[in-house]
Amino acid sequence: MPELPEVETTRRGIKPFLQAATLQQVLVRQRQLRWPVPQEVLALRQQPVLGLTRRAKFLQVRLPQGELLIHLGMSGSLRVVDAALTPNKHDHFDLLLDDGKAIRYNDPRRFGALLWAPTGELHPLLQHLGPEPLSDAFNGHHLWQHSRRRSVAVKNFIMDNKVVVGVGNIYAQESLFLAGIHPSRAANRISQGRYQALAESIREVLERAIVAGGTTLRDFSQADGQPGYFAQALNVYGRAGENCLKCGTVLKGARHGQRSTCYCPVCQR
DNA sequence: CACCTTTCCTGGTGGC
DNA sequence: TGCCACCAGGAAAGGT
Repeated sequence: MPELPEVETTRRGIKPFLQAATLQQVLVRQRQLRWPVPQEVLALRQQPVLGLTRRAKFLQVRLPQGELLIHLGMSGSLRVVDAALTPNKHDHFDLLLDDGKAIRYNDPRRFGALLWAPTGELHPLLQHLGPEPLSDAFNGHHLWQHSRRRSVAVKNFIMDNKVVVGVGNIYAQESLFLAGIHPSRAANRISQGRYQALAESIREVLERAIVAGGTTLRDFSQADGQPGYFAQALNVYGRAGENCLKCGTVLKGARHGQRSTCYCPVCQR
């Protein structure tokens, strides 16, 4: 499941191949992803690539007239391949480069997307996003300020893209454990000081995960096919019924929304 | 075979 | 009662 660290790992993996390359065209085999691939993308020919950036979990391939937006959804991945290599099942599109290589997108569940935003226009999906968790705009005061009228569980709160982007199920659970905060606690019942600790935990967990190359559970792999190694550093995710690594108490399982949560009933209040 | 995953959207609710 | 902010639930696809 690609979350922010996995998307950032992917970006760093494919950037050397896209940097200063020419995009011959985008070869789309399956137009029906989460949203249909727009016509503008199909019409692209011989475009110089100006850069590869990331906003939230979107990769942005910068071109002269606009940017390609790639979202990996739940099961998407990008790999660098020889363009002549026979595509596998669920290889939905290729960014064909002028050196014979291709950036190939595979996504069995098709919750991902390939979208287009003209230069100077912010895509609607990027319009109401909160700050990047690794930027200066994100801190404890920001969380505290935006939580004053929110009665939702703090776990749901930090997974809300309007509050802060890029915190998915795995990293929300890990951050709350590090900060010692119970995932069910109402967002408006947490002090500014504890939000300071939570913001630092989110930043630390994400940075460590990026260094480790992301978390490989079932299907994530880096652009070169290597798995990420952060799974070995998880404290609570998927460990319900096992012992807390800090105090030994049996970890509890719960649900927030439709997502599973694991936490330590002693360390997290 | 029911379940599990992420995110956006919709329709309903609660508070002022 | 009207409005807005908030929130819970549903949908998509395929592997396990």
